[in-house]
Amino acid sequence: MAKSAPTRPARRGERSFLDGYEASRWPRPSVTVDVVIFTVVDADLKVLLVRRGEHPFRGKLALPGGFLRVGPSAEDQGEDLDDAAARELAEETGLPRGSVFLEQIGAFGAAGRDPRTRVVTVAYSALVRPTLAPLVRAGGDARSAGWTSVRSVDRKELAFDHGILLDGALARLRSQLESTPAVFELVPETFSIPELRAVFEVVRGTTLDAGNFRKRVARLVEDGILELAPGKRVTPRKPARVYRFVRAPLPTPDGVPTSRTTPKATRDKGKTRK
Amino acid sequence: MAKSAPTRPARRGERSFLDGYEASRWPRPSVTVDVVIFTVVDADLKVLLVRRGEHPFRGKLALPGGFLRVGPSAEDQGEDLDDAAARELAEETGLPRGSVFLEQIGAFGAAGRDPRTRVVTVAYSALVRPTLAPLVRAGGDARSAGWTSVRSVDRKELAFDHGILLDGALARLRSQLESTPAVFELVPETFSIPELRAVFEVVRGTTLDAGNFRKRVARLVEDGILELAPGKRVTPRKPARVYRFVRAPLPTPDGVPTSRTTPKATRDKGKTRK
DNA sequence: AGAATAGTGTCTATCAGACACTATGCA
DNA sequence: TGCATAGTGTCTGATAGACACTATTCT
Repeated sequence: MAKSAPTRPARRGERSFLDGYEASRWPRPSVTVDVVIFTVVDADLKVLLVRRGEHPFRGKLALPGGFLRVGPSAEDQGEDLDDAAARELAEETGLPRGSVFLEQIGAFGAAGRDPRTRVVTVAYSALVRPTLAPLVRAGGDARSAGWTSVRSVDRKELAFDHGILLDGALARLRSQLESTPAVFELVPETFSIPELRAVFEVVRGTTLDAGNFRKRVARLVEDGILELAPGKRVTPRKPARVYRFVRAPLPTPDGVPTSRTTPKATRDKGKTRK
Repeated sequence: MAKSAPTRPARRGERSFLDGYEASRWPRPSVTVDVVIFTVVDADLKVLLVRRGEHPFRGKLALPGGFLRVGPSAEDQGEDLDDAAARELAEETGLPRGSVFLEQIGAFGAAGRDPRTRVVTVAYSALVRPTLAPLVRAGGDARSAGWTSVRSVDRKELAFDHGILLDGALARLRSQLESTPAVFELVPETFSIPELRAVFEVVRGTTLDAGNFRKRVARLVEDGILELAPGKRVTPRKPARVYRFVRAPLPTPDGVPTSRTTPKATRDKGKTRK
């Protein structure tokens, strides 16, 4: 049973078919977009939660989200799914669009997940730089919104199935940590190696050997993924050199920015430095 | 703007709120489920496509799929998203449920992707064992359904945005190849090492060194992921030993069957075999 | 000067890629 | 007996983990 379900046994041209198409013959679900917004502050992984002001789950914590805006006609179909997520993100954080990494996690559509009516939600994950995190105002049309330590979130106490969405986004984040440049969205534009390591540690939930991690970063620099940035990180102790992520590294065959799964043929051992 | 969008400024109990909830005040999208069904036959990666018998895109090739069945009330909300995908898969292939690996890829919801009305689709990926592939009858409620070589599919000629869904599923399959046991759904229950290598090669689109691949499989055997199965593969040439995937290997801390990302502390060098 | 943190080097085990080689069973 | 394919072994370079060590700069 393919796409053509709700229709008469049409034997007409496509034009007249579309004109005669009766949209709402079968019940449709509502579609919402929910955003799991992460940041790292004080070496702790945080997620943005809002307190619901209305039923259902009134008073409970929930992920920011809202209904997909659907247009009234075949010509005006409303906003793209990704645009809806970007809109929610902007509304909820007050941060300018494009300043935050946003990516779809998947759809969650178990029957009964919303007691009101059938709702399918599409979950997104967003990564906010720690430098931007304090700028997030407490919710646009806001109930008290706030950064909450992911460790301390009681999944079962979240509204709807948001505990599942949170864990899904977290799993995605963890797997991306090792294989994509997504992490660099969770550090300031320039960052020291220990700072970057702290982010890795808090996302993975384990500690990492400082020396080995340094070697890893050194390779990224050699490969042009990272570069040394001017200045040093001012700390109460010894200052550290800072690095920055090199944007749009090299247009790969596919156009997909790869994060060097392929090791360089032979890594140059020629140490330019000293 | 969280979940509570379509409602009056309720100040009532949850019960009366739900009773008074008017479902269809805002336009809702249709939700469909499309399934990218892969198999490997004759050392070639195939996808199951159907030819559309109705508008829109009548006569074009498309992925099997259909509308999510939504119930009429808050109490009866219809089928789960995953159930809808399993239903479509069963309808379209005639294969018994549970015999095929099925997994969600993600939601695709650009406005205008269906000319009839707003449709958000949730894409799934399915892996059919080559032994089952010939049993797939040509479409349940069928237009001519058939296995099509993925290489030869003209993405732009597929209905809707199905070219994008196909590539999305393919990308997922490729990334899973190296890191999850999903591949074992694309070989017969028992398989020789060269057979398994052929599947890897066709999915990756590159050749693999036979010797190195062998070492890799040997490690999987040592780690109990695979085991030697009785019998040999009959071929016109030298017969090969066959292996099988060990189901439910070891209940991991999370309950998620991991495919040894973690190398064994120290691999036993004690060769039992001679 | 002392202490804390940044940064370096070394040793070992794992693993992929390249490639030369042996073993086996059918025509 | 020849040969295609199954299967083994070896060398090299990349990398992670463990850990000892040096360097710098603030107090």
